Amino acid sequence: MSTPHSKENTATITALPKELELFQGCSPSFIKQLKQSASRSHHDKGHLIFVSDDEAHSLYIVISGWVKLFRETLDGTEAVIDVLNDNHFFGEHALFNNGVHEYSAETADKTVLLSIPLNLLKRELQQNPDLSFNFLKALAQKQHIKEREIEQRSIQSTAQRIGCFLLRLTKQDGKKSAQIHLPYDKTLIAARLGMQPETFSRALSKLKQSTNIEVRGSTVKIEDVEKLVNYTCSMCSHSFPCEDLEKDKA
Amino acid sequence: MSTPHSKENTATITALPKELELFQGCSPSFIKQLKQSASRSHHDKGHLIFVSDDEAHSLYIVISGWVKLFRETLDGTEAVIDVLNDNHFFGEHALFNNGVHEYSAETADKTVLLSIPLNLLKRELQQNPDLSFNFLKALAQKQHIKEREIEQRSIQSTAQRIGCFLLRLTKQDGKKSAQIHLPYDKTLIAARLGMQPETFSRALSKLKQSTNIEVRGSTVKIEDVEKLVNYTCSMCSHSFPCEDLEKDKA
DNA sequence: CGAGGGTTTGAAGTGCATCAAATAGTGTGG
DNA sequence: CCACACTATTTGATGCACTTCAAACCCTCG
Repeated sequence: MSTPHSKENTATITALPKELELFQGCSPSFIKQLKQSASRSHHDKGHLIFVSDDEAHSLYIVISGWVKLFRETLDGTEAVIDVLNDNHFFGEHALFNNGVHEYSAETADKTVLLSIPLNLLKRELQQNPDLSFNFLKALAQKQHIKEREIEQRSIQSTAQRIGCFLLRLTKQDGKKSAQIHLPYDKTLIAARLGMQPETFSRALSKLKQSTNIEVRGSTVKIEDVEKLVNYTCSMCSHSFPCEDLEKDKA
Repeated sequence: MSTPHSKENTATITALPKELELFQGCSPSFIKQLKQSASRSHHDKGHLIFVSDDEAHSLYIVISGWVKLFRETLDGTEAVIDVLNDNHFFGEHALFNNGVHEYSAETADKTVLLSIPLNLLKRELQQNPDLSFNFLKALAQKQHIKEREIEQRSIQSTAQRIGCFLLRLTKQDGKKSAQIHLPYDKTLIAARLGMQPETFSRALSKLKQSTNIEVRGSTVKIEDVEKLVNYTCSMCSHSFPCEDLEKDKA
């Protein structure tokens, strides 16, 4: 699992990505501490970051790449909880329970991570209402997304779930057609959407027939976005575009 | 939907339930404010508390009874997000988005609610790290539960999901057998577990055959808890008993 | 060029949903 | 306290969606 140049830590980092809403409004002194104690690491695809029940020391922020969060049963069946990219964080559960991870995490592509020591973060959270509020907001948002995920898996068909996934990757520029690039391999997308790779393949074909999309490898051309919306969103409680969700993803 | 004596508000309440971890560590002055501005209301079964996209004014805490949280699609299909009882809160999303509810809420039984004004809460959250931390903890826990829910719905059979539901209602007293009472009607349990009532009924029969349980109305006698655990938890990534989950539920 | 993983396709099976109808259970007014 | 009305629950029959197992294909990368 471990890859050649994993954990190429640089003890200090020069800058936090400025887009990190999570730390907006934090004091300069805390930011300085962060920069001193956070570390960056580079990983190839397939690197196991931690496994469920591991003792947790850091919260991780994805700087670039993709990270798969998952749980697995005794018999090896795997359930993908989420797949994260830039500016998303994970491992935060350990702040509030007894300090162990609740799921496993693995890179799904070449990935750069920022590790932030939990003890530093916890201390600051207990003192700094701004940071806490940022976190609260992020957690509430995550929770909402999970709730929608549950909803989707129970009332949408596999083809509709794929349609929804595609639409969330689509820029909202008012154009009739759009072209997108699947962010990671189809097997992982399938797992992320709670279906088998075979089912994914077949459901995508069905979607092609029904909604005028073209698929070539990992490139998807949506001829008529509205047609896809009609097909996809009829079984969804939200109306398209799904305003608030994953606005910063992909 | 509205029932006779809904909204029997008493402008002030005499005491917050002392079990409310959420407000542990808050200043006496804030608690006093809370008592002045929070209100209690009594509702019969079937009272619609708010609907998705309603403007939100309060966070609600269940004092007694049961509340169903759900979303529905255009065609009327309903997805149950959660069913809450004592000491659980809902409506908190509105603190962090533009102040509208993300789901609908309805009482599933005779229920007493405590309503806490969002603006008061938000102000305090932005000043009081202790309160924020309590909330963070609660949200992280909720998120974890949602993640497990997603896992369960994708890899457990209907009978196993029911078994899991039963086990979570079971007191962990080391006895071989146990007797429990279903907290709300089977149709709602089915919806809560993401299946049809017919499927619930059949899956429960299957469970009876496989694990020596007896069902009479809403009373369930589990002859051999371990047998049920074996049947149920084999497809779960957690080992029984599911330590941290819903420890205070039902 | 060949190896290996990702992806597609085929055939068959299974679990759950759906529709329909019977039965049990609960609260109501008489 | 009983009969009725209405809802909750069960049961049966059938269909469809997704899974599973197997095999072929494709594509990338050494």
